[in-house]
Amino acid sequence: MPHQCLDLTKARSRSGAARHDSCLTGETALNYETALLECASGSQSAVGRIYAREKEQLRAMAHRIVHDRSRSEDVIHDAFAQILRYAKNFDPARGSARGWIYAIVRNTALKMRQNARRELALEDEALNAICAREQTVPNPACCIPDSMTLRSMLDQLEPQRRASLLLAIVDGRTHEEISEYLQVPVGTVKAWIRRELVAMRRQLE
DNA sequence: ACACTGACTATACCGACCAG
DNA sequence: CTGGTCGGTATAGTCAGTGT
Repeated sequence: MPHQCLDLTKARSRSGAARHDSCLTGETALNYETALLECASGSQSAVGRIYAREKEQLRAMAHRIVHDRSRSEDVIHDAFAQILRYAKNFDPARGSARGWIYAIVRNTALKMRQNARRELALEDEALNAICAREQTVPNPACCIPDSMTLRSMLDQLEPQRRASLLLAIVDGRTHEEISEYLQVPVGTVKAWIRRELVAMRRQLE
C-alpha cells in the first residue's frame, strides 16, 4: 500500500509568523479552494501552506478533543495526509474548503480519541478473554495455568512486550499490525513475542 | 552478552482455472 | 456443480549481523 509521507517540518520552519485569526499571512491571502485543488494534483507545498496557516488552531482543536499533546500532533499529521489524499473529493458546493479541512481534522481527532480508549481497555479485555477461554477447557489444571498465575506472569512483562503478546495471541493481530500499532520494527515485535513466550513457558515448567 | 533489526525461508490461505 | 491443482500473496518463524 503506498504511503504518503508528509514533510511538515519544512512547513513548520516557514510558518513562524502565521497569524491565527484569518486567511492572511501578512500580505497575501490564502485561497483554500485553490490550495486544495493543488493538493488534489499531489502538491505537498500546497499542503504545507495550509498547514503553515492553520497549524496552531488545528492543533488547539485537536488537543481539546484528545487531551494529549503528542496525540494531537499525530492527529494533525494523519489529517494532513488525508487532506492530501482526498483533496480531489472536496466539493465546493457542499461547503467551504476551510470548513472541509477542519472537519477532517476534527474527525481524525475523534477517531484517535476512540482508539485511545480502546487501547486502555484492551489489556483488561484481553486478559478476561484468556480467563474466559480457560474456563471452557475441560481440565484447565492439566494444560494451562490459572488466571492468577497468568496475570502475574503478564504483569511482570514490560508494557509494550505484554501488549505485543496480547495483541498477537488474544486479539489475533498480525505482527505487521502490532509493529504499526506499537511503533516498533516488525522484527522487534517478533523477537518480543518469541522471547516472552519462551520465558513464560520456562516459568511454567 | 544481550537485545534489536532486517533479510530470508517456510507455511498458510485464497482465488482462478480445469477436469470429471 | 464439485473437488483438485496451481500460482500468487500474506504472514510467521528463524537466523545472522549490528549496536549498546
